[in-house]
Amino acid sequence: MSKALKFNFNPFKAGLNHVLGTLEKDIMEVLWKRGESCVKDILDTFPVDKNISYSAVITVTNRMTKKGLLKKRKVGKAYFYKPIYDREEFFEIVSKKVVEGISEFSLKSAMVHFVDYMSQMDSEKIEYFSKLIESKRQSFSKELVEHTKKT
Amino acid sequence: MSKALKFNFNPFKAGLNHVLGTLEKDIMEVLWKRGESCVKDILDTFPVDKNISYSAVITVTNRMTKKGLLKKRKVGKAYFYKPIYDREEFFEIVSKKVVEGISEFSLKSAMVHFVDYMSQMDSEKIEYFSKLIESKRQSFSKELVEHTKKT
DNA sequence: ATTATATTCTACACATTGTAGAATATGCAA
DNA sequence: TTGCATATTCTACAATGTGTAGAATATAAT
Repeated sequence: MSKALKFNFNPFKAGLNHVLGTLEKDIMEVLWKRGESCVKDILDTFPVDKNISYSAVITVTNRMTKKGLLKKRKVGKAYFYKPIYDREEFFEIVSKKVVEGISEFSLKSAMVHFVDYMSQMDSEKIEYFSKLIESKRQSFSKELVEHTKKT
Repeated sequence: MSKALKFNFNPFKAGLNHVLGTLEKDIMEVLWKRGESCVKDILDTFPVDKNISYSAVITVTNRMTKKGLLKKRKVGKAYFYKPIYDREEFFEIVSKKVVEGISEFSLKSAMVHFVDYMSQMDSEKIEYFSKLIESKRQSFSKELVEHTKKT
């Protein structure tokens, strides 16, 4: 039984570890790379010196299934695990939720720091962003026009 | 001894509970409202039916001090606690860190969902935002000019 | 010095994540 | 059909974070 995806966002970590534990992340990466795999498959991709036990992996994959990250399916004698979301979807879902969360938390601050962050990177980012906004603004106007027509 | 502020961001909660536990949040709110207070002061602001013990409050205030949220200072026989950051600063710090985190996680998705979120609200938000970006863009150009002059 | 009150220490509960040993189930081969 | 190899489940411990509070100890003021 899997529930809806729930997660915390740790701003002090990096990449997938913002959202996943170390072993969880390693497992996710393997499954995204190899597709549906059993515990042994996953374990085999880990460097020997990692010294992770079969039990450790199976416990975590089962927890990830409960958390709504993986689906499990019996194939022969073993269970095979598969991500519910592909890599891109996953990043999308997390980004969406976190952005909504931080916007609800403090929209103005979020806006300011967002722009700050981008401007520290390079001007292309800002260009991309203003284009995004411009297109939104246009669809907005369109809606307004449509709405005006109707009323 | 207090360390640098660390926190997790829970996208599924609301307001300060994105970042603080229930009791932590209540205590923070009291301290922001009343200013520096002792445990008894804090406890007195809680509804009687909350049934929180003196010990519970003191444990949490001390943990918050360790976490870099509060400063403690001995006044007479009791310790008084005070937020290190005022309300606005705190929201700023959290927003900045989360925005940086989610941008590092996936900049494009963050941008897209940010704009989406705003456009669901109202067009004023978008206006404000594009102005922010416009001013950034201008300071960018200025910097370029300055830089060109120097070299 | 006594007393009222504040603090610290300790501890338990629950949740999350990493970790793994022991017991149990299961599928396939002989 | 029985037995072995292997996979799963159960259970458990550690560490961290948060809510909670009782018991023991410290301390200020009278």
